[in-house]
Amino acid sequence: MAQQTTLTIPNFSLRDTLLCGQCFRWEELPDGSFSGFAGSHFASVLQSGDQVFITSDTDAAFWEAYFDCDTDYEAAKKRLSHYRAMRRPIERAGGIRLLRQDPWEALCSFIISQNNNIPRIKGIISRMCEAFGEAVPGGYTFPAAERLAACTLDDLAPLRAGFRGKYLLDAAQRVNDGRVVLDRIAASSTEEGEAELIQIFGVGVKVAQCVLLYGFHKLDAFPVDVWMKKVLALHFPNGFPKQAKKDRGIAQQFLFHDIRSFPDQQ
DNA sequence: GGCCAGGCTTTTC
DNA sequence: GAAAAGCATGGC
Repeated sequence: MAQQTTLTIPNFSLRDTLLCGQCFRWEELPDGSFSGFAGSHFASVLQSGDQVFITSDTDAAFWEAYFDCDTDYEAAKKRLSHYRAMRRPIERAGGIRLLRQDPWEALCSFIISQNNNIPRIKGIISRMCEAFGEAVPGGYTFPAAERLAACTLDDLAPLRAGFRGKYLLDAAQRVNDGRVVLDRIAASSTEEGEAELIQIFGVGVKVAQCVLLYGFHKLDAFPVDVWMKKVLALHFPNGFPKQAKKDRGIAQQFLFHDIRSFPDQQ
């Protein structure tokens, strides 16, 4: 049954939030609205000013959490603006919020992301949902670890995930048999979470940090990919300041989106 | 058509 | 140990 939810989110950019490379299951429609999945919930979402209008099968509490309405982004931006190199990214990408995504989906998504481009990442995830998820109105849910753990490498061939297929299987098997416990990582420090995640075949520090930031909402996680290496070399040659540790996940997302949006204005 | 992609593992120096 | 090669696939 369709439910209507309206959220008021100040200084928010739905478009930047959904297209900045933290999630891969939303599509922009010609009218500027978005349709896609948050976890197993299909939704249509439209922003108008500070208002966000959502049509879905779930309630406001879910969406307030998903769009991270309890985190004070203005305070974080104010702290980060202490650093000169953060000011323009805050101006240009400061409407992004760190979505509270499903940890298992984030793990798979960022395994798939390695040495890959965003359009193709979306394609692989889409095929994965269609092949192994559940059909629901609007599309397919993200497949459970249990479902993927029952697959062979040949079963994953239609996804065309390349060398990442074997990594997905190892992740699914470890989560399914309890060698990796996602609920435990949720209650752990970022450092402990990284140590647990990188045991998975094909998960290194960068993917682990993405999972911790996007799947576990650990705001001190700091994924460094090829783009962030450029940012750091250019603006933070001594590394990202330690004093800003608790905000560096948000900072990373602003910096990442800004260099990708304005590579010639860095 | 060639370069490169939100890297990681394996091999080689 | 550090650096380089190999990996699957396809977007641009």
